[in-house]
Amino acid sequence: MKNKYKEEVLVLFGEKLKELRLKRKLSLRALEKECDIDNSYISKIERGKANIGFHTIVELAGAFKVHPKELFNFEHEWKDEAFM
Amino acid sequence: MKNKYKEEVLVLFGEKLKELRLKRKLSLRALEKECDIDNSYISKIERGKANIGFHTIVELAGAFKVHPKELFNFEHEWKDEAFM
DNA sequence: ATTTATGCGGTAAAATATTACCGCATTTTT
DNA sequence: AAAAATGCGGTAATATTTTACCGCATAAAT
Repeated sequence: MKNKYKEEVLVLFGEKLKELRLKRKLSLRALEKECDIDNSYISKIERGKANIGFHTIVELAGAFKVHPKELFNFEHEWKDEAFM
Repeated sequence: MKNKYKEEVLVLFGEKLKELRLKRKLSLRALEKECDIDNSYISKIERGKANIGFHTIVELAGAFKVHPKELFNFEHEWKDEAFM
């Protein structure tokens, strides 16, 4: 699959993360304290600039006490282009 | 959060991956061809032995043409212990 | 007006994931 | 019985993430 598409999904993931953070009225630095992830790194994740690892995903979900799948709760469909 | 819990989630993820692979009657080597991930690495993922990155998750979902959240479609609840 | 908070860009070092192999024991197919 | 396929363990080299910082421009609060 093309990297372009992976990065699109990363952006959707980041938007969902930001949505959750704002819903709880947390700043990046406030969230940092909840999950021990540097605020500038969280910022990169929210903008889809970091190809984060599984542990990081779980850590973020844990900070919000939600199931990790909640962070993937966005619209997305595979297109043929993704593989060409 | 404790690493132990992240690894538990990793195991659940791996089981779900294996479930999807078997449902489609694919061997590790057959799946390898669909997603360009080495079969022995897939094997580690299925057993929860690899803290995989986001790109890898998306690549695997793409091989099955499912939404990435499908790979997180397992039962899981946060326990207080996870943070102590 | 001053102070404080916020998002974000950059960075060097350390830790870790990923690749691309090999081989082996066991199961499945022919 | 022989051949082929399968799951899996190991490994060295490479690529990448992650950490732990700094500072700055702007926004918000006092």
